[in-house]
Amino acid sequence: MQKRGDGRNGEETRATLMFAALELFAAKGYEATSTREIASAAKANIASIAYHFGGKKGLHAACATFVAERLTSAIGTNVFEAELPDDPAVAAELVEQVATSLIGFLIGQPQAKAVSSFIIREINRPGPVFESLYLDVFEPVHRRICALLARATGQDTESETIRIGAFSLAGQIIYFRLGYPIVARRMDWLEPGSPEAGKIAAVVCANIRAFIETNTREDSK
Amino acid sequence: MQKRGDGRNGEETRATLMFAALELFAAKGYEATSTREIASAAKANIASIAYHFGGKKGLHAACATFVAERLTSAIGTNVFEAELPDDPAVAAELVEQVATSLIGFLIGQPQAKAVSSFIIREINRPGPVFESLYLDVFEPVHRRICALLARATGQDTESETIRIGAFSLAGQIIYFRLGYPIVARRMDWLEPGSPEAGKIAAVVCANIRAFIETNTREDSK
DNA sequence: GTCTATAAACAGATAGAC
DNA sequence: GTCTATCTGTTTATAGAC
Repeated sequence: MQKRGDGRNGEETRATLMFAALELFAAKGYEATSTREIASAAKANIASIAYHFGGKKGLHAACATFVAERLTSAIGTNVFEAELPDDPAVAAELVEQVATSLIGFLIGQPQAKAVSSFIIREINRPGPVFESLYLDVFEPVHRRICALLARATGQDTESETIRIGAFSLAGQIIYFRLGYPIVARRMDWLEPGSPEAGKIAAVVCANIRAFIETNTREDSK
Repeated sequence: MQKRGDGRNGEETRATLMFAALELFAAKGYEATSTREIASAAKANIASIAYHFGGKKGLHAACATFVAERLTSAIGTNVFEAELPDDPAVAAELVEQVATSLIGFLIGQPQAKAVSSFIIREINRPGPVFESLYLDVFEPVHRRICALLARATGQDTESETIRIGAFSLAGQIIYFRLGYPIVARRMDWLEPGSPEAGKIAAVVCANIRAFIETNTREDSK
């Protein structure tokens, strides 16, 4: 018989702790977040963290795994499983599709704020979490965007301009989430949602088309 | 007579504490950084923080003031004091100039990593530090970039496309600093320096020209 | 202006009852 | 699986010697 009044089982407590931890790690950072705070936010006992995750570190690792999965699904798994298209126009369209669905996630889903804050903190924290995020998410995604941009422009897949260009695309997208407190104030927006995501996607997609146009090799037309 | 062996005076201790704190606040976050750590890094006594800054909060505020000044000077004060140019080509050139000098600072100056990490943390921390950074730096800079982009394209200064476009420009620039651990690995770069800054600036400036070209009203030509 | 010593609060982890 | 109680170490701030 459980002591708590509601009918929550072990798996539910585990998930609640994980989401509470993700929010707090994202908002305050790993070291700055106390296990007492997490347990309190999840309405669970402090000792339950040790029971379900082995400790604070284990809870952190569980958050990282969740974030990697969430981000990969937001980008759209179909883009990665499909064959690389031969037609430059189709490749260009796919890049716009990835950008639009990523913006839709970042500026539409309530979880996105925590996911992106968590990630940006880990990028500046060398360690196993960054390592697996890089190998499982960042590098494969960047390589795929490079391949698509290369097809769209006729340039080499690994040319410096293409690789830097893919990062400049990633940068403008992630900024609208990380810098949303600034953007919202300057744009007179409130909470991020579909209308805001649409306006951002329109500008970003125009930038993608402009990048492809100015970087297309003339002799490949 | 001072107890410490070297000839450091009060002002020097104050500055050393401030730089040590900036590095640590940027790397680990405000709450996660202990005053012991700061004092140890600055080779000063723990009690000296209370003496020079009144406490941990005062030290944080001093870091914020320094960061705001450093960022403003990196963008180039001349751009803000000068008159808004009438010629679209001159306005476009000024935007490229701001982008290039900002990239030069972010991907060239050793302090830039700490400055930008400190700032991105404060953007997600509502409070007086964000408030003054927004009013003193972010908003004036964004307004100025909007005004220049508007001149360059012939659009209205406060049109949504211009405002969002200015943010997409800011985003791609700041990303190369915040995401440098990812960029460096994918580009086979080591520490950020002038050659890297030059390559990034070339792509970003091409993006600026492409943005202006695709967003120029035909009837203003 | 710098130092030591210490107070009072807080951290993560764990043992053991239920 | 959840809880209380507690151990051990660390935190910021401060009082007072020099």
